[in-house]
Amino acid sequence: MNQKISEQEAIRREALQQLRELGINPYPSETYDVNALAGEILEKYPADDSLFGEVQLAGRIMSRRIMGSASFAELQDDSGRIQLYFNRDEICPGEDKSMYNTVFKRLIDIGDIIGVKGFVFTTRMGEITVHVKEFTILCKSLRPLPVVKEKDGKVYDAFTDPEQRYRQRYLDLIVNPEVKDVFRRRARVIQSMRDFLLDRDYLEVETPVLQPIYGGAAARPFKTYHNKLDTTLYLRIANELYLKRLIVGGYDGVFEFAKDFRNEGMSRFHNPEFTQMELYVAYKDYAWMMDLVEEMIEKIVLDLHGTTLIPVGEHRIDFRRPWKRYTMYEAILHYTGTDISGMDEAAMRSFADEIGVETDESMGRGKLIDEIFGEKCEPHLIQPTFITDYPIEMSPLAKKHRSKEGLVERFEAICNGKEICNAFSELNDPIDQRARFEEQLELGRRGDPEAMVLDEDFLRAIETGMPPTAGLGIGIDRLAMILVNKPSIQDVLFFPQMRPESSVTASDEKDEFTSAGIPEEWAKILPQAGYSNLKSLKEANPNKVFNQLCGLRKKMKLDIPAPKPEDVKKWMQDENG
RNA sequence: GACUUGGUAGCUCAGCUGGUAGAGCACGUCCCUUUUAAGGAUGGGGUCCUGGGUUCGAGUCCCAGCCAGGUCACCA
Repeated sequence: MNQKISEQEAIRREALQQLRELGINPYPSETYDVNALAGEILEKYPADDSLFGEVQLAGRIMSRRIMGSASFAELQDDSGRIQLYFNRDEICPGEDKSMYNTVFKRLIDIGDIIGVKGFVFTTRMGEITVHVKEFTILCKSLRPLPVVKEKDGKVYDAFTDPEQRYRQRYLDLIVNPEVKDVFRRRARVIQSMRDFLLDRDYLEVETPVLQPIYGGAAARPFKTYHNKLDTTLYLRIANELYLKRLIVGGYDGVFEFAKDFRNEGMSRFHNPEFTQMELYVAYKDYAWMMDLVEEMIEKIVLDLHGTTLIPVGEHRIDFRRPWKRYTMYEAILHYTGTDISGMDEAAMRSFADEIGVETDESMGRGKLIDEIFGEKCEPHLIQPTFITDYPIEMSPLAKKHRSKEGLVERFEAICNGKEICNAFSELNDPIDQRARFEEQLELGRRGDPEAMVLDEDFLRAIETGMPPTAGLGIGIDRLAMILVNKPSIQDVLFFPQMRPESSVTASDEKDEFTSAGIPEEWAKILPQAGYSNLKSLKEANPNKVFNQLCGLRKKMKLDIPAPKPEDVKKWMQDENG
C-alpha cells in the first residue's frame, strides 16, 4: 500500500523509525494500568491535595510547550485534559539524557498516546498538573491532528468543516470535546427511556432486520438478497408487525430500540438508517398511551437536565405535563380560522388552494387534511403538543375512531415543529385490517411507491386474535436532536451516511506507471510532477518530463541516480506499438 | 430533484478589475530552567476540488462535473 504523505507525516514516520532504533516499541502490547483520570484529579485535588501522590494515567498529547530542560504538555483521556510537567533531570536521573532530549522533545508529537507516572501538584500559575517521573509511549500517531486552542471560552482554529467532522468523526471527537458530550447525552436519553419501560415490566425484544415482506410504515425499503434461500429480503422500515405478533403471542408489553432503514432522500432530519423505539401494550388505548408518552418524556428530560424547561435553538421548550392536546381539526381551526371538519373533498380542495397549500388530483380527503396540517400547523407547534384523530386514509394500521366517522384513534406528539412520536389504538379487527391492506394494494397498483404490501402471515396472526393494544413509535434521533439542542440529525449520529469518498489513490497511479515499465522510484514521483495518469504523461514533452524529474530529485534530495533522457523517452513511447 | 453558498498548506482562513500563491496555528532547525490560545529567531510545506473553454497569461472569468453545507420539494 502506497499513499501520498505530506511532509509532516514523513517526519513522523522518521520519528517512528528512530524510536525503533532506540529500542522503543512505538506500539507496545502490554496492559497499561491507570489509577486516575484527568477529570477526577481536577475535580478532587483542590479539596484534598494529599490525594494523587502516585498517579498513573494514559491519554493523547494535545499540546506541548518546550522550554529547555522543562516542558509542559496536555494529556487528554476519556474524562478530559490535564497538564503534564516534564523535567529533564527527573525523566533522566542518570548521565543519559536521551529519554528527555531525544525521545520526549524530538520523537513525541501532538496526537501520540502515552502513559505517565508521577504526582499531582499545582504550578506557580495555579494550574493542577501532573509532575511526570516516567513516561511510556503507547502509540505513535502518524498523522497531524487539527490543533484547536481555547482561551476564556474563545476557541481558536476550531475544527469545523462538517464534511471532515462527519467523515472523520474520530478527529471530531478528539479535538471537539463537546461532541463527545453530545453522544454521552444521547446515550443517557436511551438509557432513561429503557429504565422507564423496564420499570413497568415491559419486555425488551429483538425482531428481524431482514424481512421477506417489509411493512409497518409507508416508506421505500432497501432490498437485498439471501444466497442460500435464493430469496429477496428487505431491510426493515419498521418492526411494528413483528411486535404485534408478540402481543398476539401473549406478552402484555414489548418494546424494541430498532434500527430502521428507509430508502429515501436525506436531509438534516433524515438519515437512511435511524433508530426508533416502538412499544406495544395490551389492553390499552391511544389515550392511555398519550399519558405514558408525557410521563416518559418528562422523566427523560428531568434525568438529563434536572428541569423540564430547556433551550432548543431559538426557543425554550417546556416538557412539563400536561401537554396541550388538539384534534387535527381543532389545530387547523386554530391556525387557519376555518373549521374544515364538515367539508367534503371538493370544498376542502378549494379551501387548500385558497390558503396557498399545493394540491394535486390524486389527493383524497385524508391527504388534503394532512397537507393543510403539515403546511399550516405543524411548523408552529413549538411546545410539545399532542395532535389526535387522524384521517383514516393515512393510517392503515390504526383502529377506526370509536365515535368520529372517517378518523382513526391516532396521535402524534409535535415538538419544535416536528413530529417526535406516532401512536395509535392498534387495529385488531382482522376483516377491517385486510380491507385496509387491500386499499394499500390498490394505491400500489396506481403507482404509489410507498404503499404497504399485504402481509398474509400478519393477517393470520391478527385473525388468531390480538387484544386491544396501544402502540407507539418514537424517533430516537429526532428526540435526541431536541434534547441535546442540535439542529441536524448528523450531529446526533456518530457516522451519518455520506457519499463515498472518491478514492483515486497514489497507489493506483503508481501501478499504472510501473506496469508501463517505469521504475518504481520514478513512478512514485510522477504524480508530483503533475502527471496523474499514463495518458497525461504520454502527451507531455519528454524533455520537459526529464527536466521535471531531475528537479524533483534535487528538491526532494532523493538518493537515486538521475534518469537518462533516453530512458524517459522510452517510458513515454507506446511500448505496445 | 430544484435553488443557493462553499471547496486554496495538516487545521482555520485571506487572496481586489485576471499578472511570480499568502497569514495564524501546526511542522523542521537554533536559542531559552515553571509555561497558559501565544517564548524568540529562522526555515520548509500547495494537483488553489476535477475536466474543458476564453486569454499572451486563470486560484480569480465562462461551461460541465464531483463533494459538502443551507433552503425548498419528496419523506415520518
